[in-house]
Amino acid sequence: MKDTDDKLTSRNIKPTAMRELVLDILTEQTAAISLSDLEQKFHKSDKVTLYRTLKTFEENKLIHSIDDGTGAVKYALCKESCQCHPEDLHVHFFCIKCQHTFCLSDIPIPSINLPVNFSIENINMVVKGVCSNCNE
Amino acid sequence: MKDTDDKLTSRNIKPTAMRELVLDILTEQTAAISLSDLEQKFHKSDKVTLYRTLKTFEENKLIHSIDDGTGAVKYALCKESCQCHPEDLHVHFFCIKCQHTFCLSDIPIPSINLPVNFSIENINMVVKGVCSNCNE
DNA sequence: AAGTTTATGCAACTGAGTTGCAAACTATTC
DNA sequence: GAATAGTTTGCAACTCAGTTGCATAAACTT
Ligand SMILES: [Mn+2]
Ligand SMILES: [Mn+2]
Ligand SMILES: [Zn+2]
Ligand SMILES: [Zn+2]
Repeated sequence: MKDTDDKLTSRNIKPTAMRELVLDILTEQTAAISLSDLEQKFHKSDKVTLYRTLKTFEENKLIHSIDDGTGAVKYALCKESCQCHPEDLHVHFFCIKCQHTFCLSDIPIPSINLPVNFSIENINMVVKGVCSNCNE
Repeated sequence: MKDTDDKLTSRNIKPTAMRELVLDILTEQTAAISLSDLEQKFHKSDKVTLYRTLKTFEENKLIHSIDDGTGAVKYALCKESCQCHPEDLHVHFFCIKCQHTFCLSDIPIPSINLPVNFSIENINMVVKGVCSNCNE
């Protein structure tokens, strides 16, 4: 668990057994997962502990949260270099067939021209459609 | 209430007293409103009736819903010409100061190049920041 | 080891959204 | 215009994601 521990400590998160487990699960995922998805990966687990673990991870920018419009917030690992700044923002994709939510980490959110006197802090962009796996 | 009635009937919604009231309230708004916002505009009201009224309006494309990430879906009137097709989609703006959600009806959602074999059905784009009213 | 801080587990709650069902209302048929 | 059928409304009760309070357990500090 040395690598997992390093990832945690490098984000100033104390490496507990629980947190190692959660980070390992998050690392395995190819799609973003919700709190209840995560809960079901454990045989016995406490939702609140997982909830607070995700909160801690997010506050320390180990993961970012995605509101994909399904009603449950999804979480995915940040890249090593990510500081969750505007320049780290990317488009997310929700597949209406497999119901999976993906980070399109290579697709930055296009800039838009707001009306005068509007200032930007953050942008959420979620594309809904069918993913490459589900397109035949 | 002739004008209100016409708007309802032109979208194939039977004009009841309740629906006229709700449409009038929606018409007055400069920002999108949530179900509970709407509920509070009545002295005595039933949340479920308002809920179903909004559902009916949305199904018939009189209004569209906006998931602005605040946890409560907002609703705003569609333009007369709107058919809620991809070409009618526009950017939405959430002001972190006044907490209001606005339709930027004139700003279409920029197109993006998805990875191969991904197909688009729909896009949700919400910009968070400070609106012109709140920027002094 | 004793004391302090931090993490975990359980219970209980909030708030948005939703369903079932009966009463009220509206439209249609005779 | 009354009888009937279909639609809308109001109330109660529920689901589900997220959240808080508090007591116990574990981890650091001296
Ligand atoms: Mn992402
Ligand atoms: Mn809009
Ligand atoms: Zn898919
Ligand atoms: Zn504002």
